[in-house]
Amino acid sequence: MVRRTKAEALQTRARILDAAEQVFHRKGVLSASLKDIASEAGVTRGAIYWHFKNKHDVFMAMVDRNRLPFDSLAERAEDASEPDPLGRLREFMVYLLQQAVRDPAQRRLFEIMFQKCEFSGENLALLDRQRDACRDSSGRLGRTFRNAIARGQLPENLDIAKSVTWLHSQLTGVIMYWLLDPQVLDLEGAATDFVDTCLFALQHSPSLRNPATH
Amino acid sequence: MVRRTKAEALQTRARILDAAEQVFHRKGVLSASLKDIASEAGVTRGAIYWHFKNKHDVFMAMVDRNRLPFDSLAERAEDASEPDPLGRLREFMVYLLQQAVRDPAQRRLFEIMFQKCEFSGENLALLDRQRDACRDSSGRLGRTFRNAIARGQLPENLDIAKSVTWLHSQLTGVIMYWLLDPQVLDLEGAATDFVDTCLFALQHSPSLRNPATH
DNA sequence: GTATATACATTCAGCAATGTATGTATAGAC
DNA sequence: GTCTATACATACATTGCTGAATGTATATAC
Repeated sequence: MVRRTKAEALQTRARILDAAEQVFHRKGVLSASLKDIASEAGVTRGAIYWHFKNKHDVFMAMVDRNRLPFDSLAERAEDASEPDPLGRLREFMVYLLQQAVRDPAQRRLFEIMFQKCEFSGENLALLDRQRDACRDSSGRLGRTFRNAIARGQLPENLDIAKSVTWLHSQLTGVIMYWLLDPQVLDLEGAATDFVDTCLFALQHSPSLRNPATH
Repeated sequence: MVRRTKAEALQTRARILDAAEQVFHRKGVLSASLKDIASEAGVTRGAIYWHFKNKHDVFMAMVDRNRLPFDSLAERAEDASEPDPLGRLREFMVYLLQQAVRDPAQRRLFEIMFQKCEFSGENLALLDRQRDACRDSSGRLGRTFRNAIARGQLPENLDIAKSVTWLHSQLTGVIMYWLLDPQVLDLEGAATDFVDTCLFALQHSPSLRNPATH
């Protein structure tokens, strides 16, 4: 048809990514065809091939676009000068859980990654990236714990590595469980109680402490 | 070739399912072709189409075959005459986690369901079944909790529904986290500590209690 | 004002997988 | 001992998708 201006082209690109999000969510990443995405976006496959290399490229771009905006909150928690690191961590976790419920796009993203995506072939690289992201946030969690210990909010002999994995797996587990059966769990309402239970365990569970050393 | 005896035919069917498990795990359920499965099993696609309707049918049969043998342990925990329901629950959870590490077939199954499977199209039925299974085991967990309360092992005013979802999501979360990054978590070693931390939280966390009623 | 790169749409060749149809040799029923 | 259903293998037609090639009109650089 008509050649678009640069700004319009960027809009087209965004529309393609929007459409991809919808179609991936509806049909699954592998089952979705570029034709599906194109018609959902109101363009032809030609437009997609202009902006992206192939479907995997579209998928990656879609994932990158929705980089979680949670970093700011998480970073405040690991700031050594923060007087209440555990409070910031609590805020962050509650926010993460409630965001999964309130923001449909966020929920769609979670559902795509957890339920509508095969990590095989080219997508194996995505698993690696998830693993890296997971290790990053585990590192942040560890630093936050250290700050909390320094502030007396967590016990001195907390086994940090163990606690980090425990808490982290709890978070992903809750989201996944809720995605599987949203009816049965009012996540938005239960978020604070769940988070507080986790923090309580961190503070008081003997099984997360280091064995006595001397 | 030669027509096989009934017993041999059953063996062929089993070999196909074994092969499917391997190929699904390696390439993903949707990316795997019947040709892949056939050559892995040492048969032709004809044999698969004889025993199964299509790939989805193969997948379902594979899932059904590996119905978890965890029920016996779990059932003992919800038996009202069991004097130590929390102990049985602990045994069960530790066993589940360690089995994921020790039994390669079990781990493969988990990886297929969590990472190598798109729940879309025909597979949506599988999601429903998972949800049902999840509710079943949640029911069992709830009964176990009630027994534990009756035995004085858990507090009277425990919010059972909340506790069930919390514990359940913790379990799936740990497995999923470990599957994503097995290097970083010695699940076999940490299993008891993780489970004990969960049980500790159930016993002592105020956030899992019912609000005061009067 | 012209040239060229841009932003797509359209067309086409090719493949890979699917499902079915057919072939075939034997196990088991009688 | 014959017959038929069984347990596959082989061959074939169809389909849907991909990627590239080509077409085309217009922004934009100059």
